[in-house]
Amino acid sequence: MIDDHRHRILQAAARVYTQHGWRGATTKRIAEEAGVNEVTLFRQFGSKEALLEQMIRELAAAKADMRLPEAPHDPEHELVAWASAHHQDMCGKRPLIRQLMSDFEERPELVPCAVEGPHTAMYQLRRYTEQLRTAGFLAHHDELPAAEIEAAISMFMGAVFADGMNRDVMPVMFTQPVDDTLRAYVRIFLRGVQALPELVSPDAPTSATPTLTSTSE
Amino acid sequence: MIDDHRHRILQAAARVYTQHGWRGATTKRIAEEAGVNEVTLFRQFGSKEALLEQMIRELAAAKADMRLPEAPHDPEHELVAWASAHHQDMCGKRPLIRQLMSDFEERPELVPCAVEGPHTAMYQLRRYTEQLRTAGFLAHHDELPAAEIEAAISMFMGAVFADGMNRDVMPVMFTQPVDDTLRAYVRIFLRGVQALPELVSPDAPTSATPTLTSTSE
DNA sequence: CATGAAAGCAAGTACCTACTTGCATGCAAG
DNA sequence: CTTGCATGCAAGTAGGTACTTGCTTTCATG
Repeated sequence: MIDDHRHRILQAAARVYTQHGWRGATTKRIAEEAGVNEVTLFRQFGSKEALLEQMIRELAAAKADMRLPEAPHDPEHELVAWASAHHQDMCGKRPLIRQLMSDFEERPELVPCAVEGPHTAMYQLRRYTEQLRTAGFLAHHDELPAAEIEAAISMFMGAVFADGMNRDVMPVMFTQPVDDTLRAYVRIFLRGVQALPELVSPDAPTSATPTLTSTSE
Repeated sequence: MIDDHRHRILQAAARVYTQHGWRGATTKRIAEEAGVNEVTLFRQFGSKEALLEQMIRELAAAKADMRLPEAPHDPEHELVAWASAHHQDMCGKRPLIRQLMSDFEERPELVPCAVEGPHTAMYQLRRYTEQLRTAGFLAHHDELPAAEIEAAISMFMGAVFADGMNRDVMPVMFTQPVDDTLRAYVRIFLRGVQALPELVSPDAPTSATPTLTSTSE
């Protein structure tokens, strides 16, 4: 019963914070949203600050498990699936992320929590790209410097981030459907890291991309 | 004198709003920051809401004049300069943008003001890219569909946006200096729109890119 | 010098905010 | 049954918030 209450309060806090921000998330509103007495909130968490901090920490810890395969087989397809999952996850958390980012100025201690998710995503993409290289999916006539690959990674992730964050408020900027756009991002990324041309379907939206099975040099 | 006061109040409001957000920007704080009496603020603007709205509207209207040339000559160089200017501008407004984005939920009427700048930037890049195509800077053996070009544009702008917004809180994501990163973004963008290979220096950070002068077909 | 607009100042209003206190209620374990 | 813990409820505290009012001061203009 007690854990049930704590859980309900934390969920309510997340909803209210998402909509009204830190200052707007008043203890009264959270208590109403949770359907408990305002005093219960203080008895359980001590203070508004402690409650909100725990709520944010828990949300950051509960990251979705979107993984890129250990060994690449169909890079375009795998990257599109991965990017779609991240994009969708981010759209769900969009208002929360916006509130969090605005709190960076006044509450820098929230930064580590907030960047945890993106960090692990980036490590995954780094690792996957490295696998692409070692498995011979990339052209090696004049090998790209690591910095170029880093830039391609941050460009790709930045584009997915920006799309997820701004698509709702900038319809004239994002005219194509999400899926097509992400596919294009992936193709540009693959060309950016000099993936073999046969891996990147030039403009076929739903074409069956030729799968490379064994190119290990 | 009166306009001077209004100006000082608006500037103070911008600073306080940037640091503390809408709810945190109290009339008392703004008045102190501006060095005027709190009552003056109400006599001049009527209400806190009116003051903050005008301040945001004026900030949105005062957009920097970063223009891409009408006729492209050295695309890589021109795009790097353009992206650098935008990136720098955005870094200066970073906390303000974060606050604005967090207010979208409660004050959707701010959205048009906020997206005005990015929109004009995008139109510029669209136009410039179209010029690239008509001036023969892009390969036309198998011409890219418009949607692909659109995606390249939003990917490039999204990457610059994400870099400017997140670089300060994610140092492990953005390991390379801004200039090098932007140059890489530009190169990947140019390859994404199938720019002629000789236009895109593959990995020379400060190389003298061969300038194309007359390729008008 | 006189007039009027704009500013400062002190005080007050009505409401919100986080948080506390004291007490009654329900409920599960000994 | 009773002990103890979690909760609800009503009230209160101390301070913040937007905004108003009445009055005085400043100061450029006629």
